This record gives sequence, C-alpha cells and structure tokens, in this order.
Amino acid sequence: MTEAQVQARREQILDATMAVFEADGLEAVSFRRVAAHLGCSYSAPYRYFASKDELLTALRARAFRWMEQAMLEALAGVTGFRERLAALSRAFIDAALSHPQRYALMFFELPDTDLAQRSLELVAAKRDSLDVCTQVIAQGEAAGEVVLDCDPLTASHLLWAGAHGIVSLQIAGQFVMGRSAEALVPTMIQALMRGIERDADREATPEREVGA
Amino acid sequence: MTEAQVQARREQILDATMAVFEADGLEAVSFRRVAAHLGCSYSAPYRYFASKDELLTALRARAFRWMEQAMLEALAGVTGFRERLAALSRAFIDAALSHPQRYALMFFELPDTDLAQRSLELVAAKRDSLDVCTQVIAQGEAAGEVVLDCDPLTASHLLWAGAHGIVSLQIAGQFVMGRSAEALVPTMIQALMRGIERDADREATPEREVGA
DNA sequence: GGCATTAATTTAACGTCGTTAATCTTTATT
DNA sequence: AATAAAGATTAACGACGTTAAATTAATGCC
Repeated sequence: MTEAQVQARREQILDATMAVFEADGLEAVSFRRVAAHLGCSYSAPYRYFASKDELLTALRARAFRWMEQAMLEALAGVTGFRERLAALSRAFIDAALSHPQRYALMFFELPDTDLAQRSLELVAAKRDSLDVCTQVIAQGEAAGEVVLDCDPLTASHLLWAGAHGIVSLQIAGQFVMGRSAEALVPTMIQALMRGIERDADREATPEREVGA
Repeated sequence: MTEAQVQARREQILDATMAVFEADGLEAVSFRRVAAHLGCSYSAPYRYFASKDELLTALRARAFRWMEQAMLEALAGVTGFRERLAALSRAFIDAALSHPQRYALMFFELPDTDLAQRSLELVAAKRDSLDVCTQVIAQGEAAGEVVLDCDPLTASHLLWAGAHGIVSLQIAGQFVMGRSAEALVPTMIQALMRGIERDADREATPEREVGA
C-alpha cells in the first residue's frame, strides 16, 4: 500500500468518523460505529489510528483547517484593515453557527486526563487558523491603520478568546442582553482594538517593531 | 432518612468523586471507582445521582461555587473600582492556576451529545460567579469611575471569555510572547475597559441607565 | 503457475463502563 | 413479632477501548 493510499484511507476513516459525530454526537463516536459506517471490521481502523484519542485529535485538526480555509476565503479580495477584520469576524461566526458541531470539536475539550498536554495540542492545532487573524492585524498595524499597545499575536489571542466566549453563549441560545453574536463580536473587536490602541498623544515614540 | 442526611450523603459522594477526579482525571471518574473510594457498592450512589452526567454536573456546580467564594473573599474590604477589578482578576488567575483540574471542570466541556443543552447548563452554572464580576463593574460605573459603551453584564462576559482564553494558554505552558497570565489578564481588562469606555467628548448624553 | 512471506483484515477475548432489575438487608410501623 | 418500606448489594446486559490470535489477501520469487 503506497503512502498516498494510506493517506486516502485515513481520510475515509475521518470522513466516517465525522459522519457519526455529526449524526449522533461525540458520545456516539466509537471504533465500532465508525467501522460499521465504513463497512469494515471494528478493529481495522487501528492500523491507521493507534487510539481513539489519536482519531479525535486528527478530526479536530481537520476542523481547524476547515475554519482556516473559511477565513482565507472571506479575506480574498478584501482590502482595508477594518473591512478585513470585519470579514474575519463574519467568517468566524458563520462557521461557528452554521456547523456548531464542528465548532464544538474545535473549542470544546475532548475528554482526557492530562489537561496541560491537551491544552498544548489545542494551541498547536489552533495555530494556523489563528495566524490568519494575526497577520491581518499585523498588516493593519504596518499600514498605520491601528496602533496597538501589544503585539499582533496577543491581540489575536484576545480576539479569539472573546469571540469564542460570545459564540458559545449564542449557540446556547443565550443572547447577551438581546444582542446576537453577529452584533456583539464586532463590538468586542472594536472595544479591544480601541482599548489596545496606543494613546498617540502620550506615547509619541513607539519602541516596538511591527510585523508578525 | 431526613433531607439533611440525604444532602450530607450527596456531599460525601461529591467529595469522593472529586478525589478520584483530582487523583486520576476525568476519564477515571466512574460510579465503580467513586463507590470504591467511598466504601460502598458501585450502584449505591445511583440513589443520589441518577446518572453520571448528573453527578458531574453537580461537581461542576460545586467548582463554580468555590470560584465564587474565592472572588468574594478577594473583594472583601477592597474599595475603589480599579482595586476591586484587580483583586477579581488576581483571584480568578490564582484559583485557576492553583487548582487547574477544578478549573478544567468549570470551563472544559464534559463529554456530551447536545451542545446547546450543555452550553445552557454551563451558562447557568457560571451565573453566580459571573455576577460577582458584573456587580463590581456596575458599581464602578455607578460611581462614575468608568463609562461603558455596553452593559456591565456584557462587559463581564467579555472579561471572562478573554481571561479564560489566556489562562488556558498559561496552563498549557504557553506564555503569550513571554508574558504570564498574571501580567496579561490585567492588560486585557484594561484594554477592554478602555475600549468600551464611551468617548465622553463625542457622546455627552448617555441614554442608558446604570446598574445590574 | 506454485509457493513463501508479508501485509491487511477479521474474529475472539479481556477488563471496564453506565445502567437496570432482582435480591438481600436493614429500619420503621403497626 | 409480623409486615411494609427503604437502602444497599449483587447479577446481568450491552457497549466500549484495546490487544492478540486467526484468517484472508496481496506480493515477490522461482
């Protein structure tokens, strides 16, 4: 079996896993059910994923790639810092609300013992899609459209953390004071962006270099 | 069995569950292990918690109560908006970093199918401890120490969401650009507070009433 | 083609789990 | 003391993750 074939089989297994997950939730995902959906024996996927943990981790990585692609598509052809930031937040919210289960896969922890290890993996998985956001901010800063009091990566983390908090409320049907995530996330982005903007009057000499 | 005795037994079971959880993680929590730690039969706790889900939900509610108490203690005797906000963020971070497993219980989702339902429960469980934060902000606003562009509840949600994102990075050993949560969370709070402050010059007539 | 070796898959098996039902034991009531 | 009720225990079911043995398919070699 060539390497490409192995990869293709892995993708098939992930497809089946995703199907089971989207149909009946995380609890229903088991090697037995995935295999049944795939038409093979319950132990066959072990050749491609050594454990359930590995299987779900691969599935989560895939969800992040999907989010990253949605963001990149939303950015395509959009110019101007404010417009790009708005496109990003729209893509994030649309992705989250149109596929809440995929979103849950990304941001809701899988059951596991080692919190630190799990969190590390999450950070690594998040990195690529987060970078999309980081670069937009860095470009805006380089273009002089926003002046940050912290680095773009930090700002990006803050945005994601805040957006996630709001979106999970929305998914739960809990609109914060009647405002939907569509309205609230841009508000928060604006608040953060204004908040971490340097007060240009007080600090006239920026001592930090821009860029990712 | 009197009602107080039932409650006491429930607390004992939760104690044992917490012990198993802190010793070996969420995966190890099972009725059989909890009962073994308690010295009773594996089916006895079913009289007090109808399902594992119910057991873990009760445990999470307890973790939130613990966080709430830590916050209230941190606020005791502290006056002044800025000082109270700082005390809050310190309490939040201390609690999270000194008991990461309890923290994980609060903010990392339990395995379950129905995301919306689970998220609703999370919001309800969070409410009391979040209210501590909300009231501090509302009081600061009432005292004229901060002028918000949104309601205190929304500001409180934003703060929690952001703090959570940062703290989970810290737990994973991922210091954002070398800054620890202790340094970063206050920065974010400040950024948000500055960001959602009304520009008093442009909007001279606030049309929203203050208070929780 | 026939055969041996290797890869891929399947089946069997172990221990654990959540949960329910039946059984036993304790307690309270008449 | 007999009986009813409540509490706790054991047995049992189906499903799970995982490993090992057994089986089938594929491949290379003569």
